[in-house]
Amino acid sequence: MVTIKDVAKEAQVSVATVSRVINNQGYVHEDTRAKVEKAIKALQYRPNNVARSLFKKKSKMIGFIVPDITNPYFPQLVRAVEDVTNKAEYTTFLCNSDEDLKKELMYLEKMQENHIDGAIIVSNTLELEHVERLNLPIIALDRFFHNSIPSVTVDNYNEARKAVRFLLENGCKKIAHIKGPKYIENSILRQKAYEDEMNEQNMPLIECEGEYHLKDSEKAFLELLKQNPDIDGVFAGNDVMAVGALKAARRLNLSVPEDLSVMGFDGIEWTETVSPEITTMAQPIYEMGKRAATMLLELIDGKRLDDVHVVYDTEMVIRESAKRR
Amino acid sequence: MVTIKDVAKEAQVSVATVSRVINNQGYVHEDTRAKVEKAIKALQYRPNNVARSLFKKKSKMIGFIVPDITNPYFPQLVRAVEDVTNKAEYTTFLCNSDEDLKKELMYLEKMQENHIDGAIIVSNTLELEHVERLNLPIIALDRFFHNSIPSVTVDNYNEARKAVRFLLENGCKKIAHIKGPKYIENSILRQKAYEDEMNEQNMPLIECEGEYHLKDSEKAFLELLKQNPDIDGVFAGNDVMAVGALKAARRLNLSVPEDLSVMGFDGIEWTETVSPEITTMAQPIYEMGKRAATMLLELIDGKRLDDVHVVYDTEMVIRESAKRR
DNA sequence: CTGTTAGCGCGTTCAT
DNA sequence: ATGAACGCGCTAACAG
Repeated sequence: MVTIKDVAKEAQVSVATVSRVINNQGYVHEDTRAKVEKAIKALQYRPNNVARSLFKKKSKMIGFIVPDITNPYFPQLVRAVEDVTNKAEYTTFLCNSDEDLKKELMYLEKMQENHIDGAIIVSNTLELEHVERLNLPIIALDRFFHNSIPSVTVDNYNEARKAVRFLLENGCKKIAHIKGPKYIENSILRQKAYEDEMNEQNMPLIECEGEYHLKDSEKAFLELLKQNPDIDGVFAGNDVMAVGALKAARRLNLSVPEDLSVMGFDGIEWTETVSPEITTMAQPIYEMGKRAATMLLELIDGKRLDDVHVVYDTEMVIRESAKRR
Repeated sequence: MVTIKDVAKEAQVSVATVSRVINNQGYVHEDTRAKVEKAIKALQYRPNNVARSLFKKKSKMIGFIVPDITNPYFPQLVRAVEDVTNKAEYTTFLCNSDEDLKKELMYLEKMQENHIDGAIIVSNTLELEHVERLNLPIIALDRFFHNSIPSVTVDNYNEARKAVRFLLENGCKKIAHIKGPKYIENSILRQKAYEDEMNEQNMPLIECEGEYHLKDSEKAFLELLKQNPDIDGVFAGNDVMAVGALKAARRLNLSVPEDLSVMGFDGIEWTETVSPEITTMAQPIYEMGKRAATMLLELIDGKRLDDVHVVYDTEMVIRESAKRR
C-alpha cells in the first residue's frame, strides 16, 4: 500500500506538504504542488480514508436502514439517497432490518463502530433512546418517528381519505379496505382514514388483512369477496396489496373497474405493469428520498433545518382500475 | 466518545488488557475479565472500528456494485449478499453504477479509500486492469467478467435456447425476439441463442430492441407486431421486457397465449403480478447472491475456491403466457 | 511557503 | 497474567 510518506519521499517534500496538496488547503508553491501531483500520479496514490476518519472523526459515510429492499417501494428511496449523498462524496451503507428490532439495533451498533456521520431510518420499532444515544444526525423517512427526529413523510391520513372519497364519488356503494400490518404507523393511518370517511357517510366497514404483501392480500381479499359479493370498490393500503386485489378479482372473473374499482397507495411501478393499470395515490418517492438525504447532509454540516417535519402530498394518478364516471 | 483508555481507567487495568478482553485472545484472569466487562457495560463502550481497521488493514466492509437497484432483479441479489455477509459481521456498501464506467471507477476508488475487504461487481464496462489494481478479492455476479475473476452466473446461452425451443415445440410458427442492450454480455448471449435456434430450424429472425426496459420494449414490440401481424410467439431477453410485450399485445387486443405466446427470462416477481402470468426461465437469484457472497468471504479468509466460475441452470416456470399444447 | 511533531483509538510485540 | 510503548496513515498546530 502506498502511503502519504511514499509520496513525500518521491516528491522530496514532507508529508505535511503532501497533505496540503491533497486537501487543497494552506499555502503551497506551484512548483512543489506540481512535484507532489506528479508523485501522486506516478505512485497511483489514494488517500486512506480510514486514517483520515480516525483523525477527523468524520467518515464520509452515512447509514440507511430500510425494512426490506425487495419491497419495490424502497429501491427508489435508496436510489435517491445515494444520488444525493454521492454528489457530496459520501458513501452509503445499506441495511435491511426486516422490521426486526434486534437487527436494527445491531445495525446501529455497526454504524456507530464505523463512525458514520449520520443515518436515515425507516422504522417503527426502534425507540427514541436507541437513536438518541448515537448522538448523530438522524432523519426518519417514510414513517414519522418522534417529534425530536426530523422526518420526511406523506400525509397518509388525508391522502388516504381522498382515495376513499374518490371511490365514493364515483358511485361505489360497498367499499372494502385491505389493511397493512398493525404495527406500521402508515398502515394504521390509512386504515383510520378509510374508517373515518366511511363512518361519515354511514357506510359499513369491510376489512381484511393484507400485511403489505401480494399473496396475503390476494388470499384475504378473495375470501372477503366471496363473503361479500356486492363489494364494488376496494381501497388497498398499498399498491402491492392492490395488485393482490386485482388478482383476486380475476380469479372470480370480476371485471375491473366495471364490477370492482381498485384503488392503491404509493405509486410504485407495479401499478403500471398490470392490466388494468391501477389508480393510486402516488407518493413522490424519489423526491422524498432526495429531500431526506439533503436534510441529513445539512445536519451533518451543522446547519439548521428550515422544516423539521416535511410532509408531502400524494398525486392521485387516475388510471383504469378506478376512474371517473 | 468513550475509548479503550476510558475503559482501562474505569477498570483499573491497562489498555492492553482491555484489548485482550474485547478480542477474546491471550491470557486474562477471570477476575480482571469481569472487571473489564463491567467497565465496558458501565461506560457503554463500543470499539472503534475505524481505528481497528487502520491497524488491522481489515475493515469488515465489502462493496457491491450494481447497475441499478430499481431494476427488480437486483434487490434480491442485494438481499442475499447482505444476509450472508452480515452473519459474518460484515457490512455492505451499496453502489449504483448506471452501467456508467465513470461512476464505477469512482466507486472503486471510494472503496479503496475506505479499505474494503472485497467486492462483488455486476458490470460489463469495467476492465480487468481497473479491478486488478485494487488488489482485492473480487467476485463477478450475474455477468461473466474475465477468466481471472471468479464469477457466479447462469448459463444464458443454453437456457435461452431452451426457452426458444419451448416455443417451437408448442407450435409457434413465427417467433420474435426482444433484445436487451448491445453492451451487456447476458443480453448478447440470449440473442445469439435465439438466432442459433431459429437458424437451425430455418426460421426467419424477427427482432426489436427493448433495452431491458418496460416502455422501450412495449413500444418497440408494438411496432414489430403491427408490421408482422403473424407473429405468434415472442422470447423476451428479460422479464421486464416480457411484461412490455404483454402490454403491447393487449393494446392490439391479442390474447395471450391464444394469439401470442410470451416467454421471459429471469424469474422476477413481476411475472406473477401480471395477467396472464408469464412463463419464464427463472434464475435462482437469491441463491446466486448467496453463493457469490460466500465465495467472496472465502477469498477474504484466504481460502481457495472450489469452483472459480459457478454457472447455474435456470428453472423453466411454465405459467399462462406460454404453455404446453 | 515548508517541515517537525503530536496525537486520533486500537492491537501487538516485548518485557516483567 | 499484565503493562509500556510503538506504529497503522493521516491532519493540524506550531516553528521556522
